[in-house]
Amino acid sequence: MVGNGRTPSVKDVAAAAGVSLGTVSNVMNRPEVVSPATRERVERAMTELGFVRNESARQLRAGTSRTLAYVMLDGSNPFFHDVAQGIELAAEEADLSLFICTSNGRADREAVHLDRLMQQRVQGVLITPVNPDAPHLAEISRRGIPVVIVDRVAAGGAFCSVAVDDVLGGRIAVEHLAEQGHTRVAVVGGPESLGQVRERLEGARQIWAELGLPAEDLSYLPTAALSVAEGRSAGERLAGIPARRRPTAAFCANDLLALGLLQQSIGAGLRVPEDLAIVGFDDIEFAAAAAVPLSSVRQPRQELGRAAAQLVLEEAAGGRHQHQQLSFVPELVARASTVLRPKVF
Amino acid sequence: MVGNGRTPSVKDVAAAAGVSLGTVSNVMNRPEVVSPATRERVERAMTELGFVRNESARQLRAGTSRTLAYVMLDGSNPFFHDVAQGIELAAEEADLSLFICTSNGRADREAVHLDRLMQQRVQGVLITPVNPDAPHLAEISRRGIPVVIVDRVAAGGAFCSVAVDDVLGGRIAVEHLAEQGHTRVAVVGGPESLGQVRERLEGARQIWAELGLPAEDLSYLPTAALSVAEGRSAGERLAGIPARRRPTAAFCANDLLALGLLQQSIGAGLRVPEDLAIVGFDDIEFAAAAAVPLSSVRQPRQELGRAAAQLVLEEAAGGRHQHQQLSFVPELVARASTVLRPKVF
DNA sequence: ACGCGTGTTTGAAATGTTTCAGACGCCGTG
DNA sequence: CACGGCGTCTGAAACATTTCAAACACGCGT
Repeated sequence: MVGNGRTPSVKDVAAAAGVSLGTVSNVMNRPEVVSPATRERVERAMTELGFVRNESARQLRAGTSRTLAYVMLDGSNPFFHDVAQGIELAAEEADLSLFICTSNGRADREAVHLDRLMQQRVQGVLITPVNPDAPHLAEISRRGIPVVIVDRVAAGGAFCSVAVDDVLGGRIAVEHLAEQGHTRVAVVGGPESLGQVRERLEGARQIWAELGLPAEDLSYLPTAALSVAEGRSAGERLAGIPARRRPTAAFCANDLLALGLLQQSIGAGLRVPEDLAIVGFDDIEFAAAAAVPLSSVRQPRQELGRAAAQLVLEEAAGGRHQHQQLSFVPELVARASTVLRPKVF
Repeated sequence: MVGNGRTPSVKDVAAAAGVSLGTVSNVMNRPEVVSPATRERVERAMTELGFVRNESARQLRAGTSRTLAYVMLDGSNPFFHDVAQGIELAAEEADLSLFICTSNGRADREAVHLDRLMQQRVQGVLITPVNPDAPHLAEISRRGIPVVIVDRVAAGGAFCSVAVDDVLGGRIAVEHLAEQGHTRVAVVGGPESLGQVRERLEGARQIWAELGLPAEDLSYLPTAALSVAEGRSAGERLAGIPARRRPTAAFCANDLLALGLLQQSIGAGLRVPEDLAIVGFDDIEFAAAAAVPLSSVRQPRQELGRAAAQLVLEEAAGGRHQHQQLSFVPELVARASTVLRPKVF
């Protein structure tokens, strides 16, 4: 409440309340040990001076911060924001702050962020990495900072990780299309360097074979990225195929692709799902909000983030910790883009 | 590179390199004053020990951190993420980290975040506040931490702010609809407690009157929030109006509303834009990606963030600072949801 | 030999908080 | 009265860094 020069410190509060530094600290951290009378006096002094605890000093002494960090892969994909939301919820429960950074797919930005996070001595790092095997991840972990990989699986179990079973996801997507009677299906996605793309494709092929359908009727349409624009471009290529040979359904590795494909197809005069059925992956909010609501393989997005945060906290708490790879089960949400009269809206 | 117990400090580096603390510090902060030979020696020691600077200690001494913070209003609206992206860019240029928090429209969460940010002694706070006149904003500012309001205007010029001219936005949206020949238009948005909603509505009314159209033909359809779901609900209400009296066009206060309205209308069998033209606000990426690409009033989203960051940095730099309200000019992006054969795709 | 300036390095102080061993006062018990 | 115990409070050390005045070494000109 005072407008003077510097921001007051514990020392100032102590002086104002007529007690020692230690007592002020006790009021903040162990209120039960200080007598009600002095506690009250100190608290009054604090509000009068407008005291705000200096977190750096706290942290310096304590050796550890009260923040978690999440390094996002792609800021333009709402999926990651939902994951972040889940993390934030868990962080809030543990009374921690969450630092959010974005690498936007660039390994160098990711490295810069990780370096800064180490300097801040964050309690733990959650990350959807550009490359799960990059050395700077191992480095940060070796320093004793818990690292949890989100939406990717760490090779060799070097870290904890939380992800969805992508192979299974691919299976249920294509199984659903087959159930709808489709016998020529395109899988859209890329680049193949992404483990997820490979696994979703793999799942699609597995079930296709198990259903006894001819391999050549499951085509693969590669894309350069998992974005709306790439979805549109895939749509153009699809539209270029003569109708008699064109796939009647597409499974996109991600909802952004699916939305792009949907838009382009409708623009080109195709009816969805009659001429082309589309199923996406992730089930972001905009999937349900599309003009033709999009069927999608649902990932428990918030749950993914929450679980990851819990793992990192568990590891940070110390004690015997065993790295574990959590795998969630995806489920298909059927909407109008694959079913004419869907049960679920 | 060593796997021993504790993380090394400057002291350890100094010992390893056979120099004093001060010299190590100089190597990091004023490399030009230390001789090449010792510098090299110190640097080797640093990498050998795997030294990582402790940011809390730096900050404690320096009195100020190297981070900016952005408190977002709504994590589920991509608009804010684009703004954040712009801020991040500016922060990166100034070699600062960006802390992102979300209030999700709750004043209590916002207060908690702001309190934490003060404890961290952030360099500046960018915020899209629940309520621009809330006392905790004034409080943080009085403590000498620069505050910039984003996407809202601070009443009474108590802070810097960066926003788009919402009245103008409302004008051009409705002007565009009128140009397309619409004479019955609905404005969709709410709650009216939001200044933006009021101003966009105001702009719509202004131009409507100036065009000499009867006031009763510009209806207002209130919503409880600016979300997809509310857009759908508005769509239902709209569809309930007999066709002869139903507006032929809608101006939504935000793209999420517009997308919800679009979906619901198409689902109900209306043709867009023939039966109902729709124009949104913000021009988020998903607006262009909708099955019927959405016309929208474009805000320079990244630019908004970048400008806000620059203002906060300017204020943090000290010197004579004059609070200013930056106002950007919105522009209409016409797409298929209002024009049958749009010039721009 | 002396003084001086230059370029480099040192040592100690300072930053704001937490922790912890000990001091202090007080009460009840032996 | 001595003593221990308890509840409360104090003072100093510790945390890792930066800064700054002072020290130091060295060569140069006089």
